[in-house]
Amino acid sequence: MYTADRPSLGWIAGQGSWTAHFSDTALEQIAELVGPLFDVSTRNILPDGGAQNPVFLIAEGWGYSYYDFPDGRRHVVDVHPPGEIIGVAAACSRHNAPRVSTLTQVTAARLDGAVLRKRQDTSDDMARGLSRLLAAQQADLIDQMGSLARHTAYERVAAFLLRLYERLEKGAPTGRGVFACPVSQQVMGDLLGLSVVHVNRSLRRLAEDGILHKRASDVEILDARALRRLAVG
Amino acid sequence: MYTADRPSLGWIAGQGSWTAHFSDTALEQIAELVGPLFDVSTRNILPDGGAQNPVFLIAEGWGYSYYDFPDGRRHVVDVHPPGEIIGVAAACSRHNAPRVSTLTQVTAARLDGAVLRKRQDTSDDMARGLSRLLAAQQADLIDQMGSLARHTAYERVAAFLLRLYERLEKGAPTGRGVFACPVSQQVMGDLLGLSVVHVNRSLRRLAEDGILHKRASDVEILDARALRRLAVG
DNA sequence: CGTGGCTTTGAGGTAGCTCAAAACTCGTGG
DNA sequence: CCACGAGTTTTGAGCTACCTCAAAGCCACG
Repeated sequence: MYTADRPSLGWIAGQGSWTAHFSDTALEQIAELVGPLFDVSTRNILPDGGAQNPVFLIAEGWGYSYYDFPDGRRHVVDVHPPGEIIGVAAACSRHNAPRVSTLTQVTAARLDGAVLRKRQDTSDDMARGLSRLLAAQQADLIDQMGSLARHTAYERVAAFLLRLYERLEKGAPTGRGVFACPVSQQVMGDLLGLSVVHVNRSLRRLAEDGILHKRASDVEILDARALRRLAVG
Repeated sequence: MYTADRPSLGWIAGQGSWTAHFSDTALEQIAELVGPLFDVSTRNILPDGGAQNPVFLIAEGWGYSYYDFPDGRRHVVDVHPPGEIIGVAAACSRHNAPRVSTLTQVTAARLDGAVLRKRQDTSDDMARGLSRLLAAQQADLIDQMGSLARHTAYERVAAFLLRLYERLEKGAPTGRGVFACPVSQQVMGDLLGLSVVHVNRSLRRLAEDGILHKRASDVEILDARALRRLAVG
């Protein structure tokens, strides 16, 4: 399960668009702190390696982060395309870290959140990078919250897929209106506060209405204009 | 409407618990950047003073921040007790700033988010403080999202009031189980993704069940244990 | 003492839920 | 190469939590 390699600076810098928030110096530090790459198969939890606040870098594959409620309900905070960094805010604030599970086979690396938090105090470059990353993440979260609070199921599904599309396009623009999305309807439900059944029906309706078509692991946008109109509310 | 005074460093340091995230040096900078105190009456929007991304300090009174949807729906992001700082993430990420409106008469001060963002780049102390503040805020937001996604109306109302209580206690512990809450049911609805009518019925039921009692501008907790059980899910 | 916002209550509608079961997909082992 | 099993998607049927509309009472403030 463990691969021998440790990710290099160059590798890290080439990851998701989050790296743009950090200076080279800060990325070098992250490269130093991060552990070896390891593989996790589909539908498995990323191991925390004993850290209170693990931070994960996803090199390949898709994951999602979530919290379990004591009674079995589950809140999926976000899905994570390849290249993302996960758990930074929890690490820096000493809050409960979310669990991270996989949607596909994943190759990831881990670093200890406690160490990252220490760097936040000791390295100016790190502090600056973190503040930029966290500010950007917060803005996205608030978008998502607005969708949860005020959108219908149909709109939530549309808005989620549009946000995902735009996130992926930011990293690697294709302009093609088709994007990877190996996200099960169960996970979408737990992210959007809906039952699986209703996610299914909403997707069906989006397809019938000629707005988008979700297949097993990708999505085709059929009418970008209408989609955008839906997602804005 | 404008009072002449400019808030002093001492004043700022005595504000909400957010100041704990910042060093004295950073607080001094904030003190320098912040404009004069001004008053806004109940049910009014805080003026942005022409800034793209205004950041507000609330000295006295309560406010709430929100986004309007084009069709009239409204998403209230959070309510703000006296002493809070509002709009930091939007300023640092150049995203759309929320509007801020008042629940009571408010005395506030404003600073230009663009200037704050510049300081984030030029001052190490500021960057560090911001990264800590933003990390803590993000953790709270994720809690709130979980409530939106997975709680019933009854639980959402309970969880919101409990969170508010704990926030207020953190700043000024009383241990009394009674706390200020001049939040209208309309605003609670727009925060929790519920209709006013249903907020009203949920509050009624919480009172009937002997859990808590909301009055015009405060809340009395009747059964803290039961409340906590409800809020956790 | 009238007016606007807030709260409260009733009545009826509907979006989204639960339960249940069938069809499909895909990785695994024989 | 097939059969099996676990997870996922899809569909149907019935239920309920929450919504909308409407109206009345209440309170604060000018």
